Amino acid sequence: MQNVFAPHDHASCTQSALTTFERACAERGLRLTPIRKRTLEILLEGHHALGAYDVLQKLSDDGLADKPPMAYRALNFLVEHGFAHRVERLNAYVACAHPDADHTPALWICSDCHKVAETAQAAELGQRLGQDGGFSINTLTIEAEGSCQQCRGESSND
Amino acid sequence: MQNVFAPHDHASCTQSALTTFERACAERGLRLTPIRKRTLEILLEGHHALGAYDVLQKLSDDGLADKPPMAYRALNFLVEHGFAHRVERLNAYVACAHPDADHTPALWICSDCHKVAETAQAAELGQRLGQDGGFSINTLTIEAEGSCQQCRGESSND
DNA sequence: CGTATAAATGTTATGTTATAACATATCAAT
DNA sequence: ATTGATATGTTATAACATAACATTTATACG
Repeated sequence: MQNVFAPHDHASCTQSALTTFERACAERGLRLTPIRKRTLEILLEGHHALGAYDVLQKLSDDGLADKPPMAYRALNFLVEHGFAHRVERLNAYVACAHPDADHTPALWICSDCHKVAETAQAAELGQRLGQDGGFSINTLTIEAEGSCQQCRGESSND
Repeated sequence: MQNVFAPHDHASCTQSALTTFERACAERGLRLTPIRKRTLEILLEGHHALGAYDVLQKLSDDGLADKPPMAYRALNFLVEHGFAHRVERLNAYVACAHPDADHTPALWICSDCHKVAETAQAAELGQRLGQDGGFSINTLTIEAEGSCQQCRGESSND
């Protein structure tokens, strides 16, 4: 597990995600606009899921966007291209923890510290699950809510 | 896979679910009120996920409930006690396909016929996934969107 | 029985999440 | 420079959900 729950060098974690983002946009001919870049930065501030309106508020504070569709467009762009994930359980969004890998993530939502971690091993698993029913999967959502190791060992970790 | 996608005797399918529901309420001291019973019947009309407001409309047609909280309460009751599931991907609700088993379901959403099927093997799997990260799961959501065998074999099945 | 208490329903109001539809501006290629 | 595609700006509203409080109904127990 790419353990975002554990203490880590968050500045370099953020920096590497942004660098990957910039390189990927260049390589894939995607437009890295100010709104999009700032939106990813906002999501990268912590490993927490943010609602679209939380993101919008921050974009608005920066004078970059002030109406719902603007935030939704940026978030949808990030999700479509794998730089962020939508957390269905929370109706919220989280920066992708390893955006260079093509993956179907499993998301781990800690109800205590509210961080959201991500693991990549979900895809084959879904295929296996669907196999006997002959179901052909387009997208697979795997989300667990519970408590992370850090929070079970401490009083709080937020 | 309890294959709700395939043709089946839906009348007996519905009847058995209602019977299980009635028995379970009696055994567990749950109040099977008209709104609750009718809400389950509505969900059982097809193997489709219905939004709370769809359910509310039908309850309203029957003169049983006409304001959002009434529908949400009935739906939440059914979900809490395992007679229905919430489909996070759709913000919608579906009758449970095997309400007698204690289970964490995986839901299979066909984008063609819009039916939602359910399998029960998800729980252990989640435990296994979370193990290496030391994550302790309270609730696990597994939802796949794709196409069922019937719809891939035919033009449409809705 | 009747009365206390818990559970469910009824109601108002509002909060939260998301998108349709259309106008304008910016970028990128020829 | 013109054109076509992409992105942003804007209005309005749709869709989903709950807080808070009043009233009614069921159940338990003296």
